[in-house]
Amino acid sequence: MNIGTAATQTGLPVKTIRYYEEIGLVTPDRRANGYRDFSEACVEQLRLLAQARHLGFSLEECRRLLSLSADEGRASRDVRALALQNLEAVREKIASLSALEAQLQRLIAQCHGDDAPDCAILDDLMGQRGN
Amino acid sequence: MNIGTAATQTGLPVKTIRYYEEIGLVTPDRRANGYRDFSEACVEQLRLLAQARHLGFSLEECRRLLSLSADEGRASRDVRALALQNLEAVREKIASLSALEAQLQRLIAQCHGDDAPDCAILDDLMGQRGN
DNA sequence: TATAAACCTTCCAGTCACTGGAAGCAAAAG
DNA sequence: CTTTTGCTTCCAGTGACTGGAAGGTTTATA
Repeated sequence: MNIGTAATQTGLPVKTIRYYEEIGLVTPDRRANGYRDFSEACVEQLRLLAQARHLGFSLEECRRLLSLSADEGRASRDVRALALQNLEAVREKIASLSALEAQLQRLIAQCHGDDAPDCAILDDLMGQRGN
Repeated sequence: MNIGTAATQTGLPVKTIRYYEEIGLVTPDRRANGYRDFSEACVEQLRLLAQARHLGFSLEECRRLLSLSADEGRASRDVRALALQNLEAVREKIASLSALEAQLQRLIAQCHGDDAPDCAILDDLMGQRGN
């Protein structure tokens, strides 16, 4: 299977697939003409990559997922642990973004937003030390 | 004021301040010995940068904020609009992370997480086209 | 059969917002 | 006077791609 077909099969851009090969996440065969040749197994790996990236796993986490998926003797506990770790990270991001949201909302409420130059948002941004 | 002092005053790393100068966000004076010399006004700009970055504004948005803060004839409406745009982006991020959280949670619930190799998470990741 | 188009290859550079490190002056402290 | 700290520039790397140039291959069409 050519790279273009693998791309449509997985939803990944061609460039991204080449990049994944470059960093050793997949190793497709090569034809006589130099074209990459993707096996079904390879496409499955790409599908895992696409889906896991979509779920917010880093490429290093994806690498671990791939090696777990290749390991017939794996314990599903290990996969679960990886997913839990990821879930925790997602929750932390949500928490800090929610704090941000609240602060922005407060700032916006304080700014009357008219033609005049005095602005509570700018006042706040310049006021205190950032942290 | 030396760069180190400016750093402690604003909470920004020295490296980051140099970077901000490099991309033209601030333009501190120079002493005879080549050291940067930060004025109070410059430190205020750095404070705005630190705080706005902390609130998730991109450096390009920060650039607009800085030019608004320098413009005596600004309308607070414009600052407010920028902040609202940012708030919208934050909300979108929260929404997509929440969807992620739900999907991860579902996946994790389905995996029994023991010594056996069969794993609902891996099954799901390899199963369908990513999107 | 000629040619155009679509597809493949590699390599280089850019993105964003820094961050780390090396090599070399300048200033302050002991 | 020496050590330490602080400052300077420059180069390279991060993560995860993305765009583009220059060129070879295959396929479709006139």
